[in-house]
Amino acid sequence: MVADLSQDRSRLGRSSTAELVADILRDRISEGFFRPGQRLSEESISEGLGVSRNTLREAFRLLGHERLLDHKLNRGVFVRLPSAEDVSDLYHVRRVLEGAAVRLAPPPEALAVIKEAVLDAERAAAEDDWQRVGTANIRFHQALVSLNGSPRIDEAMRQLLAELRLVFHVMENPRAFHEPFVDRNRTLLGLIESGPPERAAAYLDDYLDDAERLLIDAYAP
Amino acid sequence: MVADLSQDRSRLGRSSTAELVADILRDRISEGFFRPGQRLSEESISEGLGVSRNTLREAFRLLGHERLLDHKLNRGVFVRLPSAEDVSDLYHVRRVLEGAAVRLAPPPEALAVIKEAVLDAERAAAEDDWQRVGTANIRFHQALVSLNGSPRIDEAMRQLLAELRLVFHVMENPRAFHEPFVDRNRTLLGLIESGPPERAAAYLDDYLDDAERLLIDAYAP
DNA sequence: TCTTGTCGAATTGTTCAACGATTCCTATGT
DNA sequence: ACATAGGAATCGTTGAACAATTCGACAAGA
Repeated sequence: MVADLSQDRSRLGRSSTAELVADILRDRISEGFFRPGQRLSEESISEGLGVSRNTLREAFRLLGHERLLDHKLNRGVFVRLPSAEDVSDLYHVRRVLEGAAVRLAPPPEALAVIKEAVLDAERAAAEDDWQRVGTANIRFHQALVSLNGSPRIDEAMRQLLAELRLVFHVMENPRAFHEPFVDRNRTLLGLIESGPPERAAAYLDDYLDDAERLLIDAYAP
Repeated sequence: MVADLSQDRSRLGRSSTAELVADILRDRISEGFFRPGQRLSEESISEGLGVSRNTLREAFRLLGHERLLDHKLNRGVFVRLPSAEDVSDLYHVRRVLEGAAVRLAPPPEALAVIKEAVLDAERAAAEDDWQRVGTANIRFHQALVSLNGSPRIDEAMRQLLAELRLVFHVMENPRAFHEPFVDRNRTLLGLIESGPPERAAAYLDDYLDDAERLLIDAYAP
């Protein structure tokens, strides 16, 4: 009778001002409104958002732990500016997490989400909407990693992709970067559906190697 | 002349009161002084440590993001009490991270750290010091994962093991749990040094499957 | 007896003002 | 040009205050 409301329960506790502020700032950083390297003044932002400095500082801590902000003692918080080593490390983690995902037997309903992301990327590419291509590409890899079925890995991937977005924001033309991977996403999907896991894994490794190389070459922080 | 102090530099920036407080609380939780499920009162702890409530709250946020504390709105912070699903997920992540590590070509100097951990566990087991066996075992797996050479993965593993320690703190006799794995650590080390990576990976999978099963059976949160 | 409503104490959430400490910028002097 | 000494701006931390929320106890009603 008392249907399991234990799921909805998690939603209940999710609304302190500090977390709301963190959500807002995360979105702003993600969309590029705050640029990497930029300093975020406690005074101006707390005033702008209408929250106290203490509450804002709690939000800063949250985002600092997600590696989106860089907290320098007595100097303030800055939007993180990833180094080339950071990019390399991010791709190493991607190889581990995505590689583990494609080696698993994929549940059909999870495949549907991936397929939808591939389709959306293709549609957006046909319309020259490269902003949306990038978003769909991110959704593709997020869904890919979710094949692991692990909440912690999903969360780690979310943070990783948010950090990677910082890299894109300092590049001159991120669109050109995403273009070649629309087709490869579809190929990879096919290998996951039908091919042996090892082939998908090998293809993915090449995929990520190429992406990392392209990115690092074009990246001058 | 100015030897590379770039490593020590990371420690320099690490000294706000909030982070120090977080370090203290992390140690206390890790050693079991604060038990899982226990509520941490803002007033008593801030008074006990001689810091203001605001500073303490910043420390709480940090540990909350490490999944060591559970922040419930308007109810306070509690030492996290992992569920059986959490344990399962933690071991899934371990399989991914440690599995990726043993498939890589191991640099000799990293192997030395692993070997030292194995030896220490064996010595401690011979002396019936099961507390130290547990610590050495954790060091073993931390060193194992560090074969990835990824700072982010190292950090994730650190958090994962800290969370796993919470599980041990609610078990009746964690010592009995660690005992069978002293020998298996040595065997695994041998396979990493000499055997083909796939054999080490297979052995590791069995290892972690057994550990997870034993742990979940004995775990009643 | 069980449920429901209400009150009050205790704790958290948030804000505000203040002061010392640190960093950065600038002007001053050599 | 260079070093140095202020001074402004900002951060780090504190303490107090008040609103909001939770929780337990106790009384009223079915």
